[in-house]
Amino acid sequence: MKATALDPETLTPGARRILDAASDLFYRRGITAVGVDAVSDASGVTKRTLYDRFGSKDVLVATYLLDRDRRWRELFERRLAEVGDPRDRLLVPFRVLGEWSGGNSRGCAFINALAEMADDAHPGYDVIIAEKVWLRGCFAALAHEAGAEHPDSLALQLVCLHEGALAAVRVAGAGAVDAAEAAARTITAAALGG
Amino acid sequence: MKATALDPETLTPGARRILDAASDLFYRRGITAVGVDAVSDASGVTKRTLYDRFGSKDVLVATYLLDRDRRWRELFERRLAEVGDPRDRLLVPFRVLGEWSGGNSRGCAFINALAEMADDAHPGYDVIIAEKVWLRGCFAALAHEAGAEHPDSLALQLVCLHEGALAAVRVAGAGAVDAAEAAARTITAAALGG
DNA sequence: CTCCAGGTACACTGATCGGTGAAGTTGCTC
DNA sequence: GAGCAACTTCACCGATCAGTGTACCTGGAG
Repeated sequence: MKATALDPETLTPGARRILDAASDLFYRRGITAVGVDAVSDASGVTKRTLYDRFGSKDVLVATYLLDRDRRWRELFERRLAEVGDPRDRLLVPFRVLGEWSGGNSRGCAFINALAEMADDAHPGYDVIIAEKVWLRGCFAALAHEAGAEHPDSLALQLVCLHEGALAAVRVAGAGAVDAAEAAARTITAAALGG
Repeated sequence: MKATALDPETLTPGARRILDAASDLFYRRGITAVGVDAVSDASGVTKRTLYDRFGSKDVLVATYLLDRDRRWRELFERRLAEVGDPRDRLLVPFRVLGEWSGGNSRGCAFINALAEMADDAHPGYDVIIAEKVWLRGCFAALAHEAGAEHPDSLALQLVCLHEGALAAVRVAGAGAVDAAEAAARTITAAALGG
């Protein structure tokens, strides 16, 4: 029975504090660069408790990714519910992007984590793939709603823009998100006509 | 005097072998995850020589990034020289992308490296920033050549697509590069008219 | 009163980390 | 033949790595 991520919603109080500290450290300093001692120190919870709850650093990492995924999706669903126009709904992910990473972003946590994984045996790997598959499917569904002729094709183009905006903010500032949204507007207009 | 990257073109034979082995390992397995012992083992060159030539792991990392930057630019300049039409020249980076990472890519080496750096004091940081600034300026110059009204704006949009394509190939396959190129064609057409 | 889950305190393991010191070998050049 | 640059061999350093063992404390539920 291989190890998988814990359910972020049924965590013990101590485990929560560990996960919150780990989220901050892993994202800001990198996963491999942050040791379990640093996490336990920052959280104020013993390393023994960390291992009693999570079992291994890899599981803690996977849970960190799953928790972040959940939080992102929740924000996205909330913002999506506020928008009615099918064309504007296609652009919601880009608006959420600006809100999520207010200028001082360190890029996509999932892409960053993937960069540090040597192989797909890491319990966090499946979480990352699932997130990306979900996003792509999400764009495809919105493109279909909006009446696109080739929803999958448009979705993949928007995925590229989305990932690129997240990567580019690090080096080009918050303007990258606006540029990506403008580009998204252009290609959706071209795909949908008018 | 702070440490900086070595000139990849004036390396000792042993240093070259070290750098080649390090390039492969750093890109495939992540920088922090790969120790200097693994590099020296894979290169067949002693760890002592590694330190005699590079001085530190950080400098080796910076040189790895600089070398990769040089190789990418060289390929790009060569391909760019083969294309005459100003609009097609704007798309050359995307074609090179497909050629550079033939399907089995692990994303942008610079973005990946940036994800592992805790702060900007790392000698590789400046190399990464320089590469991204160069790419953006490159797109801006090509956009200007093509007669764009707002070359900087178009360039930033293309940068987003470019970075996004590189990130998306990992999870969406080689089709991501084609999608990004198609999107790039659309937004350049929109920016330049008809 | 007892049980038990959640947590603390702290010492400890073997492995690996980045990096060094010292002596020796090879081959080219002045 | 002296000098030197490139490189090897190997032992070694303190620090940190992920992970464990054991004993103890606390509060709520049966």
